[in-house]
Amino acid sequence: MDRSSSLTLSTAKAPAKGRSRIQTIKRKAICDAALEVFAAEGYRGASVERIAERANMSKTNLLYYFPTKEDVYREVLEQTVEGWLEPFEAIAADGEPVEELRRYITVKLAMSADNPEGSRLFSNEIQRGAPLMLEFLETRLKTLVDDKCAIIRRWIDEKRLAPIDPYHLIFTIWATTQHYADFEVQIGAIMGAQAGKPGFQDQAAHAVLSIILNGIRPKDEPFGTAL
Amino acid sequence: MDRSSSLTLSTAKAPAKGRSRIQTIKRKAICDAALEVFAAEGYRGASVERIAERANMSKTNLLYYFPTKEDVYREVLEQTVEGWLEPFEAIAADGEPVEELRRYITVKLAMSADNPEGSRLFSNEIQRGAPLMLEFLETRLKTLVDDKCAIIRRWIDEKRLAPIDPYHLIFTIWATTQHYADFEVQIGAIMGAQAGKPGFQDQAAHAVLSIILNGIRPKDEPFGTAL
DNA sequence: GCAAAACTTGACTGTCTGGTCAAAAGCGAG
DNA sequence: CTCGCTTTTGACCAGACAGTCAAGTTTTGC
Repeated sequence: MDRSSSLTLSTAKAPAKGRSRIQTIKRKAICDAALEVFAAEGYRGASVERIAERANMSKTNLLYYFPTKEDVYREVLEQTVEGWLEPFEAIAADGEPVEELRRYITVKLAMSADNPEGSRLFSNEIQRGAPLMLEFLETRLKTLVDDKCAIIRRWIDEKRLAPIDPYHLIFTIWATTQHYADFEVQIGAIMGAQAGKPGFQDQAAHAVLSIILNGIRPKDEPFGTAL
Repeated sequence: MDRSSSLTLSTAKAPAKGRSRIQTIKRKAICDAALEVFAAEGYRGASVERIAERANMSKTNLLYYFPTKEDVYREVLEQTVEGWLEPFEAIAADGEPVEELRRYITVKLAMSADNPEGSRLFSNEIQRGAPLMLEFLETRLKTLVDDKCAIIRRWIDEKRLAPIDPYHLIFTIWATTQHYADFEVQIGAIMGAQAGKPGFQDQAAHAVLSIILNGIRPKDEPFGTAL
């Protein structure tokens, strides 16, 4: 297996240089279609033909805009991940700890609800072993997480948060927020029609916030662990 | 796409009837290999050839034991899910609420750590839209979850647990326990060598238990939500 | 020891799919 | 109108892959 070049995902925004009007429109259409198909079928399961079909063009035409299937995949994955970093970066050391985390969790849950396909796309990439994202995870994301963990640790030292390992706290947040997108089908099967109703998202957010925020609120009595 | 017959997964144990000694050995070898390959590559990405290779037999030979790729997949998926139900079923109404949930979370985390491939296999199936499992999810699993939620709700009414929607509590537990298996690569990339060390699993378990259990412990002061 | 049953194999088929190619169709500037 | 560029298309190719088949080999029951 060739170590195909990884995602760009540099901090600087690519200027989307020299695109004709039609290029912009078509590439957008392709990315929209590709997100749906990749999220639903996975990288291997998705065929260029199906993506082209959903974007209302011929396969050959699609391959005129993106030379290979992987190029389409990389583009849409990049766009998705880029959007997720902002709210995480926004966690501010000088804010009220619980409030900062509440905001982050809320935004992340909303993003999962608004764009479950993006969530599934990402999930799929990681589960395949992150062939295109490993470098990004190990460098830029790791640095970012390390920074935020330092902030959280400081909050803990100042007794403004219960003593929870910051890494695992972040993983717990990511786990729950992703779950509502990735396991939509399971949740739907179990909760029936209720899962589709408008209030459902708020209900989920309330429960998740309730559990996690109460779980990390500073306490006088320390948590008696069974370990 | 033909609505292929769904999983068996009835309550009664299949007796594994009339298998010759060699059948038993070979089928086991195939399932072991298939679990690895399906978990790593997904259903579509896995090829019968690769599974056969890893099971040290020819593709044709494998197809002698399981007529189709889907048959292998169904078998190994079934085995995996079956094992997960036990600890969930074991949540007992007459136990101490926090203790019951602590036990369930601990066991589930250990299962994710011991058999991450199974976790990824399941995850993959759900994300594909649960083509083989939807019926199971909507019937047997739904009933089981409804039962446990009734128990949890009773605990809440008795003030032995904070007022959290039981469904979302269960989803939160499932989310976190799965995450450590499904996103192993991401966790490894962020935490580096630390993620592989022996103590890591306990550390993760401690943090998750700490967050969730403190999050659901009964409180006098109600949780002030921002919603 | 031997016939029948169980098991194993390589050669093969039809289908799907990512990607190429060369030719055609639109289209904008002078 | 027309020349040169971008866009679009259908025909085609090579490789992968699930599954078949018929012919072999091994094991088992007697």
